[in-house]
Amino acid sequence: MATAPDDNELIRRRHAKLADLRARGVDPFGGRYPVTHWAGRLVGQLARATDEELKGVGAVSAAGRLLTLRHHGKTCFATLKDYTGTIQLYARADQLGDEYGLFTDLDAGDFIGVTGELFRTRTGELTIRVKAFAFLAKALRPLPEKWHGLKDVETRYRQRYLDLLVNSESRAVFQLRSRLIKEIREFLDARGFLEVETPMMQPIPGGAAARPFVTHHNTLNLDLYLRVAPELYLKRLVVGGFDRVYEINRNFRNEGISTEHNPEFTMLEFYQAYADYGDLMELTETLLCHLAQALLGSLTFGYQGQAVDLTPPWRRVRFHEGLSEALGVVVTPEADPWELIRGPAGGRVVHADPAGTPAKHWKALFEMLVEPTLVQPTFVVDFPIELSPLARRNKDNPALADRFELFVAQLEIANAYAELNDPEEQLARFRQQAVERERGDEEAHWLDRDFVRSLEYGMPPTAGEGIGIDRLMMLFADQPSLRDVILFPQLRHSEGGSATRE
RNA sequence: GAGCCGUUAGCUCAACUGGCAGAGCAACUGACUCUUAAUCAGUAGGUUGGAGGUUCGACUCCUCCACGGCUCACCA
Repeated sequence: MATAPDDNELIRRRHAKLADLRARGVDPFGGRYPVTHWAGRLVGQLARATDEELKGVGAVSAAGRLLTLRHHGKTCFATLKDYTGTIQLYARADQLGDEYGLFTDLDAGDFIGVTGELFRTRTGELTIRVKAFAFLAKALRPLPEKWHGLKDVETRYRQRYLDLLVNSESRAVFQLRSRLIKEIREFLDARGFLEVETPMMQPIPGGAAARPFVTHHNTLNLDLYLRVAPELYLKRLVVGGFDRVYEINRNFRNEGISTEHNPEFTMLEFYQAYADYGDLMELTETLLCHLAQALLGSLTFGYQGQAVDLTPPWRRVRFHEGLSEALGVVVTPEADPWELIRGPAGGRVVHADPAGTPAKHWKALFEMLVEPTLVQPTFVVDFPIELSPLARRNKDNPALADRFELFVAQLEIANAYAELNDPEEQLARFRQQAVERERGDEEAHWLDRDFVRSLEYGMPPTAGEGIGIDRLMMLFADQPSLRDVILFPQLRHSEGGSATRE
């Protein structure tokens, strides 16, 4: 870990410079600066302006961070960066007089405000001729190198501000993320969905098979759990008459960390009354195609060297069909998954637990044998009912649930099903989960009696879906790790890092 | 939680089977009134992630620890 020690020479020199500025009556941390123009916008808008037109603009004021300075004796060029881009500054001793010494004393990283007139240099670059400038914030630590940038992934994650500061590709990823979420909201709002917020702290963590984080409310003297999913609350809202609801928010699962898992992750979850999972497949196709067009301008793009094509309609494969193809034998929902693991799978399903439930075995088979083959967008439909304790049972085959998962580039992007709205069956399924919990499955669903009671008041037939925003971002931003699309991914505490308490 | 790989100057990286720890950028001093990875001359900068061990001698070999990356387990 490359945290700069506080006593290195570069930092000491800058502290000395700071003290010197103060001794000369200059406030290195100035206040408000009246900005009339933004750097990147100016450069963009005046790309083709003539000298006469530049003169016509008159005085401009800009503010931002100095990235580099190029000294030439009695002149100095510098690059000023704000959130719209960069513009070049040109300072001359004969124009700034005594102030010129202060200007050349500036360091890369300092924030300043400048006022001056625009001109174009011999090489055609739009530049502000500095007439006056103000110190806005002194940088006491040196910036990472201007040419190679900041490569160390650990520093990029721990000190994301540095990453964003020097790596424009990283900035682009998070700007894209913001646009992605905005597009999703507009898409759903336009279709009559209501955005809601449901509890992150829940007395009974429900809606997903996962281990929760525990916390404690002192005044209530009550243990609460960070939610693993908003599902049961969103369905209560459907009972309450909000026929189309969605929430974009964090879920928390107390499990391992990997390139595809962060303890907190952002999920879009939405519910549509009177629809089934077939409707949601269509909606999902439309949504992702819209997002790809809006963000990337195309339905085809590369993910980590693989060509992905979102052109609909997407392939649909039944859960057991997928396994049949992978195993080369006919697999039916009635088959014994453990026999398949021991027989046809021929050792390809490693770490399978003989004492595990059929649900776990089905899941293991699918994850090991089918998921790695799903590069082009594929809906896997008709999951074993045991894997889906909140989903509606298939009318034609009671061993299956009306459920699909969407895979793109081997990433599980979405999970959806027709919701179980029969309170008696829901109660029975919860009880089955309780049995599995008794047997030691810490991820089994908890019995939520109030949720069952809400179903007893009647919930219209409803289809619901969850889309992992972080994984979707990996796909659209062509990033190999979730940590590259989460601003502050979870890492171990490090000495001297941001986790240190003082 | 397990295995493998990594951690060298502020940043990006070198250093052969164990033999004086280097470069570029950044910094500092000086020169330079249209440069843009500015240029030129010079200077300084290191407990080689930490603690032990082997050795005449350790960035290099061994043990332990910390952190990270990848793979696996778990999971979405």
